[in-house]
Formats: sequence, C-alpha cells, structure tokens
Amino acid sequence: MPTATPVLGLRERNRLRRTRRVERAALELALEHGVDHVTVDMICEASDISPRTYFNYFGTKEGALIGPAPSVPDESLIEEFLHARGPLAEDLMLLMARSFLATAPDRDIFVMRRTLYAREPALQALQMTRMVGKRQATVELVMRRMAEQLPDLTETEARDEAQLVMSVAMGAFPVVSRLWIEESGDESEVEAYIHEAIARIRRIVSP
Amino acid sequence: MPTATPVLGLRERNRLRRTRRVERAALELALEHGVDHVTVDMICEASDISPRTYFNYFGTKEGALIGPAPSVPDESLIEEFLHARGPLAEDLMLLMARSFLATAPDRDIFVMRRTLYAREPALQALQMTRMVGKRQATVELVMRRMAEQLPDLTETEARDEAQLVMSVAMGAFPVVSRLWIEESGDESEVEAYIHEAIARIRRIVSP
DNA sequence: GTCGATTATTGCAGTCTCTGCACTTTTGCG
DNA sequence: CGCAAAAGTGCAGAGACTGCAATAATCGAC
Repeated sequence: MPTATPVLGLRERNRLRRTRRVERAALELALEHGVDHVTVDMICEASDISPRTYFNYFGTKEGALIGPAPSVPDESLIEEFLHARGPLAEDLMLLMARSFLATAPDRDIFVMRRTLYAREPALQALQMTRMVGKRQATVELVMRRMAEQLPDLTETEARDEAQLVMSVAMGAFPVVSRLWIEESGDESEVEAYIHEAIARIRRIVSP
Repeated sequence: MPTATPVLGLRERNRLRRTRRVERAALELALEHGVDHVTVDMICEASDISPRTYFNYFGTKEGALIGPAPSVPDESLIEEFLHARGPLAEDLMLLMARSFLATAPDRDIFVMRRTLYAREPALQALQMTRMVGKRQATVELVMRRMAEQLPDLTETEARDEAQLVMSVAMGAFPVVSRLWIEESGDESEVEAYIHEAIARIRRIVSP
C-alpha cells in the first residue's frame, strides 16, 4: 500500500528540483554581476538547461529571480476570508500572508531574493507589477465579502471602497514583512504584526 | 522688448511638438490594435520619426504610452509641503497632485491614456513601477518633514511610518483621480477629494 | 546673413529577449 | 516491453534596445 502522503511523481519531483536549481543559479549570478549583466544564456549554462526550457519554466528573464507568481489562494483560505468578521483590511492581509506562506519557499532562495531586491529596487517593482495583475481578482474578492456585510452600497462606492482596502493592505505589507523577518520569522506572530501595522495607519489618518 | 513669458527656443518647441505627435500616434495605435500588436516601427512610421530617435525620447516601447516620468516636484512645492501643518498623508497627496498638475498634460492625450490604462492594466502597473523609482526620494521627503514635527522617533520607526504614509497616499490616489475626472475636473476641488478619500480610509481601518 | 560650435537626429550593426513549430527524449502505465 | 502523453530541445525569426559614427539642424557671435 502506498504511503498516505501525496507523494509527487517523478515528473513533479524533477520539475521542482530543476526549478530550484535554476532559481539558485540565477540569483547567484545576479548577486555577483548585477541583473543587467546576466543573460538568460548565462543562467542556462550555469544550471544546465536549454534556453527554450528556461522560458517554458519562467516566461521572462526575471522570472527565475522574482520567483513564481503568487498562486491563487486556496479555496479554503478564500472561504475563511469571506466569512471572517474581523476588520476587513486585517483579514485581507491575513489572507495574503497565509497564501504566501503556503508556497513554502526555500529559505536560502528566499534570503537571496530579499538581498537582491534590496540591491535592485527595479526587481521589487517588477514583482509588485505582477501582483497588480492579481489586483482585479482581489478587488472582486473584497467586494464579494463587502456585499454580504454592507449590501447597501452602490457599485461604484463598493469598488472604491474595495480598492482602498486593497491599497491599505498592500501598502502595509512591506512593513509586516520586515517585522516578520527581523523580529521572529515565526508564523504565529504574523497576526500581531498585521494588527500593529494597521494601528499605525489608523494613527496616520487620524485627524 | 520681448514678451514677459519665458518663450521657449525653437529647439524646445520642436521637441515638445514632436513628443506630443509621437505620443498621440502611439496611443491611437495602441487603442486600435492593442499594445502587443503595436511595434515601435509602426509608431515611428505613423509619427514620422526614426526608431533611434524614438528610443532617445522615450527609452522603451511603452514610454510614449505611459507618458513622461513624473518630474521631481518644484522646490517651492516641496518647501510648502515641508512646512505645512495639515494631516501628513493629505499634505503629501496634495504635493503629488500639484506636481502632477504642474506638468499640464494635453487633455486629449490624458484621456486616451486613461482609456488605455483601463483596457490594459499591465500598462498602469508599469507606470506604477516607474513611480516606485521615486519611492525612495518620497520616503526621504516625508521623513524630513516628520523629523521637524516628531523628532523623538528612531530611524527605523520613522522609516516605517514614512513608508506607510506614502502607501496610504499612493493607494488613495486612484480614487482621487477618478473623483476629479468624473465629478468636475476642477483643480480647486482636488483638496476636497483628497479629504474625502482619507476619510474613507479612516473608516476602513477603524476597529 | 555667415560661420563655426553645439546639439539633435539618424542609420547601421549587433546583442538580447522571447515565441512558434517541429523534433527528440523522458516518463507513466498497461 | 512497448505505446501514448508529457516534457525538453534546436532552430529560425521577430522585435526591443544600445553604441557608435555620420549627418543635419540650431544657436550665438560677428
């Protein structure tokens, strides 16, 4: 009888191993030479993969540097968000944080990535750009939850409101991330950090 | 005696005229065919300019679509911001709005741009990306003002705080922009719209 | 106006990113 | 094993972008 854990097939395991090898190679090269002085061919040579396959995996030159696109959050996480009754912005941030943590990135790759982001802000901007792609979907999600709790808003009002909620959440995210990394790195603390960040925003916008 | 207005030299005027011609051509093409199906060569053909010159002007294919990078705000505007004593986030938004308005973009180009953004969110993301380039500078600015008013913060606290202020301001910006365009388009109203947007954020983060 | 100096525009050659397509190799499975 | 599906690869080519050198337009002094 096979093990109960959903063991990945050979294909999946190969793919994962390869992905990590390429990401690691790309990050090392970028940290050493700077992003602009690294070519896809260099990455491919270093990680023993064909350029064509590289693009099949990552799509763009920067793909291996900024990591996989944030996956659509789990159905269960979404459900939880929709039915939660905490402060909206905090619940949304919790959703974002949890779906990020669910990707369980390699620790060393994660650290290299952060170092690189600090050195090359353009990359971080790129990643943000990609997140904006999810923007529409996220706004819809927030609107769905608002519809259940505040059904007396017009479409436009609701959309504005949802956009603002998302902006607040995304804006507070870097601060939460910094706290999380520097203070503990413990997942259970995330909720507290989120609360803290939102409280600061409240002070900022208080008259 | 020459006129009192600082009349531009022939060079400047040519450059401005050319820029607008290219931007208009690029926007028309993008609105008609979609950004991906427009090539730089097409834009150059339509606006009677050499591709090399195109890149000298705009740097990237999208440059003509998203418009010139937001210039560093006027010294006088910065001074005003630093010494204003209104709510920090609102003053910052006012600074942003005023330095945008100072660029006095063509009305029709402005409208085309907005239409295109709505149709192709990736472009808007790009523009946001470029703004992030100014992020560092803006954070410094906010910190300078905070230093005068709240001198008892540690460096890290101050930086977090400044980042949050900027996030709030940038997040609220689209809403203000929408209000401004749809409601009146009158510059004198901007302040009221900003106030309104901040008030909404306050409600959002209120427990 | 003319002329030399400055600045802008352009053509060209070349590099790099990225894509479609056809072909080969690897993997999963009966 | 042997066959079908999936993944990896090579190749040709389009398109974005850059450095450099040549050309053209503008400016400022005379």
